[in-house]
Amino acid sequence: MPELAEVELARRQWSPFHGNRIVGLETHPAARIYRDCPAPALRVLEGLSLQTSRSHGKRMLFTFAPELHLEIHLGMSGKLLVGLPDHALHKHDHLVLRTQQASLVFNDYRMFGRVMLHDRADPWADLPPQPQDSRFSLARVRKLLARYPNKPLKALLLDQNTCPGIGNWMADEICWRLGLHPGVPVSRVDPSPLRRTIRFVTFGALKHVTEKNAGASSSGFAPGSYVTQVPPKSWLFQHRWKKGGLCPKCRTPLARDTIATRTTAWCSSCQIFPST
DNA sequence: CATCATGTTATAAT
DNA sequence: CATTATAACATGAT
Repeated sequence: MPELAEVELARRQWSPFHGNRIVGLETHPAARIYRDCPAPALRVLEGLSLQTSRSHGKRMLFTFAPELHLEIHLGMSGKLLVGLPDHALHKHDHLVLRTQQASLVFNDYRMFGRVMLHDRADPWADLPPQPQDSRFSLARVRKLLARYPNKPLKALLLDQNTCPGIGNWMADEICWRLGLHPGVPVSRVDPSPLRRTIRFVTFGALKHVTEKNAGASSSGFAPGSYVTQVPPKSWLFQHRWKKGGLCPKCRTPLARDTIATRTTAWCSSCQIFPST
């Protein structure tokens, strides 16, 4: 499921438990989730308290000490859940952090997700700027376009070293708002509207997807349940997966094909393929 | 039974 | 070496 806003929403599932001590920890050691970090290593978290957390793109970082962090990536199907203290493990619950008040659960049936331990002060120091960061500047966007001139626009948007946090639905939304076919080589893309649209969709996703939940999660926690708010009907998001979906601007039936290895929806009327 | 899924990455080709 | 393309990963829903 997760792109940057859904990842941020997942992180907030656990944030009510900042300050809580980990009194027990259970893993499913054979899971592919542990390909970067053997499951027994996570035992160092036992007895420590979850202090803070943050997200960057599709990554989440949970800090237990100034130089000890747990990083989680949700992959395609990962979820963070909050269960009761005695929560019984479900089939694809691969990691459970027990606190006195709740069980913090990482569940992922496809196991494209992963966990990592970091023992440095800032393991994320070298990550590229997120679209919502002021360092995601026009100069930076220009540089990226010049560096990968033949990449299809959609492939550039999906590249996590370029646009961290953007995934399949956000990439389609951005191409649609730009009026550009997702397959256009980026050398033909104007950097200024590109940056503006990436940021519009990013801030919009964060607003629509996480805003409603912010109030709900501050009241405590409701095991296993939270409201996911979604962008309005005026966004392509609401139409792109529906069979017979129409462009919300011009009502043309949406086209669908695989571009940059992913299923892509676009409007053949609004989105052009400029020749230069 | 075949197809597809809001992701990443190792490997190949240029 | 740098850029770009593709197959593979694992499970469940339709």
